Amino acid sequence: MVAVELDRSGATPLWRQVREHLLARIGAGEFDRHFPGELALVEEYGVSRQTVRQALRDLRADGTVVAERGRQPRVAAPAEITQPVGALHSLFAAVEAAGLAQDSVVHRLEVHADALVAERLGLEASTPLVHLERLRLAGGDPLAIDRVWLPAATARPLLDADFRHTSLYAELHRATGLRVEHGREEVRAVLPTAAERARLRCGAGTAALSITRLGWARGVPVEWRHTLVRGDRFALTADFSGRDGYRLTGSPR
Amino acid sequence: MVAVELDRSGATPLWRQVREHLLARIGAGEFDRHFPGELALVEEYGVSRQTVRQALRDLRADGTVVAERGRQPRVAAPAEITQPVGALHSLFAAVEAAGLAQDSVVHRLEVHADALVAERLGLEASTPLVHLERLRLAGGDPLAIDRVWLPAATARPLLDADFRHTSLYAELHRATGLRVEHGREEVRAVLPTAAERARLRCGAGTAALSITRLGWARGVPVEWRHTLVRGDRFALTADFSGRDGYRLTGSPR
DNA sequence: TAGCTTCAAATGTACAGACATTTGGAGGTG
DNA sequence: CACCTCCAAATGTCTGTACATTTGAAGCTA
Repeated sequence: MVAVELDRSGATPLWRQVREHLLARIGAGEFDRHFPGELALVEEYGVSRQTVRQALRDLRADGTVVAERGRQPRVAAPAEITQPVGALHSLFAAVEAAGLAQDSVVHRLEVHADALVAERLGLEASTPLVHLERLRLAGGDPLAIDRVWLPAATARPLLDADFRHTSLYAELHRATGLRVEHGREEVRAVLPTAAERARLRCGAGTAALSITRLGWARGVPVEWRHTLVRGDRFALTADFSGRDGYRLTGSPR
Repeated sequence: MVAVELDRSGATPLWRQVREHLLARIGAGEFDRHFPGELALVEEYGVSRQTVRQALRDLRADGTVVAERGRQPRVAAPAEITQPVGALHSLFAAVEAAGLAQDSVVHRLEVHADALVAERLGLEASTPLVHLERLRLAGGDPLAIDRVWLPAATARPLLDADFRHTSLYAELHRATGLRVEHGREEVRAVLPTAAERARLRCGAGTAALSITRLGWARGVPVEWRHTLVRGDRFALTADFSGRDGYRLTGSPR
């Protein structure tokens, strides 16, 4: 039980005060084991059930708390952070859905400076960067050449990671706590160089999708990525509609 | 006043019955001039105000009706139909934003049958189709080869349209009242054929984006479109984030 | 006519009470 | 132990009432 003081004369409605108070208590972890029912809250806050329900309405709607008839109410599992889905994720999900096993051959995993990439990341030209270069395979066949640069200041722990089977973003989060929250992608059609064709084992008549991506986390750029995907066997698909906008196939929800 | 019969013993709650009934009446245009207040609905339906408010909650949340303290309630302006933004729209918007004038050379505008396309549209192989083929120019330079097929049964009025400067979808809506509401796109990287290279006036070392699109309106496929965009000068860009998902640059909002 | 007051309409907020329905566990029974 | 019954807890639904606040228009006044 918590001593609660509601301002019954002020301008903010009671239900809003209750909601904010509950949010604070949820944030403090007070309800991790048990969330009180409506009637308990009625007693605790000294307001009517209607007021409590109004306070809970938003919390229930956005999934902060879960309430069902008969069941014990509970605080929702800490909102799963949905990884933003980009063109690459969509591609790899499609490969996965096709039942093809995916793995990678790590060609480079080192620290060096690259003035061009540093500039794109908004960093000094001499800033050390972690550079990861992989050949991605789908069902044993080359799918893409994947090059990523990240600021070494934060990404240095990645040097010890095994990137043959795990995703960059999983490793990044594990090793540094960072998650790419948003960013920008550019998709263009290019002709692979002879060297790239050789590594992708595709013929001269094959085009490729070039996907470049600048990813941000906590307000700063944290990755610059350039992926070259064979155009003869893989494509991007997307559904569009007025209601849902543009959704790459393989996106959740 | 409408004679309303609510089922007070059935399984569907009163507020849901009221909501559905109101939705139907809104759809019938009954409230175009005046939407009744909560108390009027209480009287009319013979339920409590709380029930009416619950019924109105969703309608207000999604903007179907607008209610503010003191003001007369009203049915919202018929939701502006937002044209779904696809890769092509995004591309052309980017060209526009770059200050380049856009126009087209119409290479074909005719009715014929095409078994392959008809199948993709879910039609009989012999179904007549309106076929429009344009070379799209940006600032006088070739940008894309744009081919569209639409069922002639609905799209025949388009044969009289001038497609040199106007968009397909504007003409489609003007001439037939149809709007593409949703659909699916596929983006892949290809190597243009020699003939296509000649028309796009690009060299042998140039790849292209192949964008195919199946568009639906009123529950049936209404367009199959195949656009080949020069890869050397144009790219797709998109912003992604956990909150907003994947949004092609040039998208509204 | 400009400005003010007054008032009806409409929604927002809040309380109290009642019954229905669903769930899960406690406790008894074979 | 398996199964059943019963019941407490929790939310869903519904009614009735009351007062506060905001808006816009009608009506009055200088």
